[in-house]
Amino acid sequence: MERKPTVTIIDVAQRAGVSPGTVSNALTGKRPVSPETRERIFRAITELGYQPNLVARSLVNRSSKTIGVVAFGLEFYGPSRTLVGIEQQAADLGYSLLLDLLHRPDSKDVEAVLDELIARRVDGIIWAVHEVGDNRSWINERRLHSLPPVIFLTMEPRPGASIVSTDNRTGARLATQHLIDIGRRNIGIICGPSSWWEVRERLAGWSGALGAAGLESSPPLIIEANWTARSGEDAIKTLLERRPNIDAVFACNDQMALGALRYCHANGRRVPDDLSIVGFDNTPESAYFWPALTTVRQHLAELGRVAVNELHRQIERRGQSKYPVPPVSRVLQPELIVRESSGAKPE
Amino acid sequence: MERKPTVTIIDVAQRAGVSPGTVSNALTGKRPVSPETRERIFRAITELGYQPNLVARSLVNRSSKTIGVVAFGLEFYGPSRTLVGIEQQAADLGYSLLLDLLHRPDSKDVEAVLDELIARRVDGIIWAVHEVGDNRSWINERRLHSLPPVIFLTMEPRPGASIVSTDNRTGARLATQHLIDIGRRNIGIICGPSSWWEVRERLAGWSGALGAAGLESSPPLIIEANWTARSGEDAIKTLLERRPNIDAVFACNDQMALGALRYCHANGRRVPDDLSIVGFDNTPESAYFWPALTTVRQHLAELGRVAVNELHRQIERRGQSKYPVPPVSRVLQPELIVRESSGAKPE
DNA sequence: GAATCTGCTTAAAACGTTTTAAGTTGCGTC
DNA sequence: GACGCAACTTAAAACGTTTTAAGCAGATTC
Repeated sequence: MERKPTVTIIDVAQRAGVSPGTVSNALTGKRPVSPETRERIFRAITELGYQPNLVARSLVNRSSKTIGVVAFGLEFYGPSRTLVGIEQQAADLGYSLLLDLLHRPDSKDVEAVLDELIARRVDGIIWAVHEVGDNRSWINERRLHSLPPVIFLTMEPRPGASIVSTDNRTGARLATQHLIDIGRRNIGIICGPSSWWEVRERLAGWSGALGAAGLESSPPLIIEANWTARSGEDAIKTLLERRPNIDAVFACNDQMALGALRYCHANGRRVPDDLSIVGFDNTPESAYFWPALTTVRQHLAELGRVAVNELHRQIERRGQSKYPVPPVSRVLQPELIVRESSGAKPE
Repeated sequence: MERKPTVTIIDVAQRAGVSPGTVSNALTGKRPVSPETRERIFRAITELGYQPNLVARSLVNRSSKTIGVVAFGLEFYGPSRTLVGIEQQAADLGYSLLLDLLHRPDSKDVEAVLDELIARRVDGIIWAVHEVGDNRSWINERRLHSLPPVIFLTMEPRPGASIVSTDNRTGARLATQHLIDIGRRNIGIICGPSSWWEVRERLAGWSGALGAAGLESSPPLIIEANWTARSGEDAIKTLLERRPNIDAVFACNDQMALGALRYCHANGRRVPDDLSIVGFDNTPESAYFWPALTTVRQHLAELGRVAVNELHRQIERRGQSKYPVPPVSRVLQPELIVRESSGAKPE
């Protein structure tokens, strides 16, 4: 097994007639190097085709300029969009991304994933797994203290944890209020699995808006589905069987709204004339559903960018002071996108 | 700036009363360690809360057990699905993923990205950026030789390059043949940007099938769009204005097919009675379009898994022999999914 | 009972950087 | 002409592992 000799900073130093330390200074710019030396060094670098070794640098710096991202459900629009935002901001700030996927949101492999991130000495972690069931039970002050800074996406506030999330409750309230405003009075909701925190928040937003308007928000108007279009189709069927007089449905994502639309087409319910439908997420396709879907827009990429910025801030500050960085929370506001499926006149 | 002393393999060794080398042996299992010693070592590890440092290990091993993934368009279904496949297989084989995103498929930052991957000493690279324009012009034997093994996704065969891709031409032929089989005779195509290699392949498949059946495949039947639903809507409009007698359209992805469906709804063209529509990709939503979309399924996650397997093979082999590993190509076959929008009886 | 073998164990030398503390210049001051 | 200073440079010591080559028991062989 032959090995082509790698060219190191030492070779460069020799060729340029200086010491390795000086080459390092020229490369990192952390200390001044005279123009002539600098010039000689860079000539040597190109002549030798030197490629710096970030692994070695990480070892001595004890920092890898890497952010670990733990995510779930990347094949869906929301998570993948957020990941794009994370990557953009990370790249802008000079970090690389180490990606770890959980295969179930309530996976028990959490410890293994954390150990790997620690072993690789990531500078910080973005936890982009939705809060489902007790999949956050591992979080406690002691465990967090043993980790680099962590930013959690979309989770219930918890002492000691930094969180960035969308205001799901407000989003659902906007959607529901819109339905009320256009005159709907019997408004059902198709939820995702109630083990998801986001779902409980949206449910609260829905019932809050209804309650404030003096309208009913009882269990028969609520049905749980599993985020897929298929489950949305089944759900609206059940809902309409239970309450044939329902005149509007708020679906907790666009896919389920699509399933609901399909059910209505197949069963002669006109949307929006007989029934208004509103979704959540504003997937790019939703504007081209038939009818075009009224929905709630989350700023997904922004969510990722904000998380990285906050993480960066915490990484820097932890390096400077020995006191723990106080956690912060940021909440992003969603907005209502009115299209055809709700029946309002598009302005 | 205080520094909590990190516990190293040396501390473990001291506590267990052995040398660091032995601890390493116990940890990696590369050399035998007697049961008693082993036991003592692991006790010391848990007592001290030792966490191995993969950075140091990478430095001496000259291998980081990391795969660099360069991707584009993660917010779309295809790329993100493929990434999931990549991650799964990589995790199974013990690799971590370093993710780099290009913000445009024809980005010129290629060299910077490659330099970073080299600097971080990834063991291999998966190039998951679609072939667009001349964005692969950097590929040549000399450059490839200076890199760790690379697997390219979805690109035109090139000497010296290992490639994994879907057989786009066959996919388009399947779709078109299906339209012919159900009696359509004037079949248009909505392409993505013709700078994309995949698009040219699909176009070739479409015209091949038509030619074989003695049907027309002239330029007026071809229109270029940009993958979005909106562009699909515009495209079919133009197509129908040019050729009002068109009775079928093959759209190069499901989003554009959705736009086409919407146009038909809005303009009183019945699908599939007046016009058949077929898409490409089999996005999860496509089964819930109205009417449900006939489409071509790509095995996207499988694509990613196959790529990682092949990359792994090449990494291993390069380590063993000094001769360059011969490149290989793998082509995955897509399949036709018949639903309602084409008008065939679902079997 | 010497020689050989087997199975662990170890000291020391990498791996490729950065950083620390100690020079070394040359230059202006008093 | 000694001194202090500014501006670079440098030798050597980390950083936390793995690996190499040698060493050391005890068992086996002749």
